[in-house]
Amino acid sequence: MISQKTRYAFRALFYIARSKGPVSLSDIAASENLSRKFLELVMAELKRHHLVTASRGKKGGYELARPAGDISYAEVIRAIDGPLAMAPCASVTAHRQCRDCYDPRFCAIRQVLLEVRGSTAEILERHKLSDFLGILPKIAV
Amino acid sequence: MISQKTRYAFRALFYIARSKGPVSLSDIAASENLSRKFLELVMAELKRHHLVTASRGKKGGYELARPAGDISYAEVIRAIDGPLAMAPCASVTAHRQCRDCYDPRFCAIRQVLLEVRGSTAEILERHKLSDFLGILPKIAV
DNA sequence: ATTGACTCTATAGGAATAATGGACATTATG
DNA sequence: CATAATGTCCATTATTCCTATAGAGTCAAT
Repeated sequence: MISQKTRYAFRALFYIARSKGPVSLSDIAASENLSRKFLELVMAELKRHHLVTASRGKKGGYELARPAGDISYAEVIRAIDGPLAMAPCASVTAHRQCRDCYDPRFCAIRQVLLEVRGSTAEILERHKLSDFLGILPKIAV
Repeated sequence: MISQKTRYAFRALFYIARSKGPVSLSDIAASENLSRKFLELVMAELKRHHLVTASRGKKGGYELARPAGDISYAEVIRAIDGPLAMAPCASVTAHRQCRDCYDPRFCAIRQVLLEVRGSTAEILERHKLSDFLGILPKIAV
């Protein structure tokens, strides 16, 4: 399951995508009914992963670092929740051995989870933030 | 990520599948190097979901409720970790609305997560416990 | 009756998630 | 320069979930 934080991230990103110019934290929080302080942490992560840029001071706020059509669902989920795979050993972007792993070559789940990871990544990388912007009358999450 | 509990479940199930006749908790725990008491909880769940049957008393133990070729990876994961979907609203076996959902029809992630859920389920349902039994020299997880 | 097994209920510790609070830094503007 | 509106940083709390353990109870074979 994706975390509440990731949900916040999507809401914020869709809101920014629909807006023009820098959007302030307070603005996003108020419009999407999110905790301003919690959203702050989310935005920090999104910034750290170069999905948004921030500007300070009056008239400051957040903007998408790239066009909405160039930001995939996978990037958003990875930025907040981490790897898409169902096991460390099945992750491509953050591969590491599972604890207590006897030998990856004899693992009866790794191969299957790799297959799952592959199809999941393909789908989430194919879909972009812009996918529903023009279609849905109002974007929610 | 799948939980440690699910990992235990797979190890136990593979061990039972390779054995003959009822296999005791202590036997599984000792052979697979698992906490006996924790494994107990895992086996209870597997029993509740009809993946194994248990018999009491001397000579008692656990057996697969069905042939290993009839038990899918999806069933095991669902039994312990719950739905495969990345959001409650994208689950087929345990569908429910996400908290704070404005309107599922306007949700910009539900459709994508449904797609992911579909491909994940297809893969995990296609693979059975027996898949690697004859292939790998030793089954680990 | 004894032994070896599963079963049930309770609980504790720790990690991750969710959320909050306050002080600080930066920028536009009058 | 003063002010107000903004993001940034650090610390802390609350809650939930995961992992693990403990002990008393039940059942069946011998």
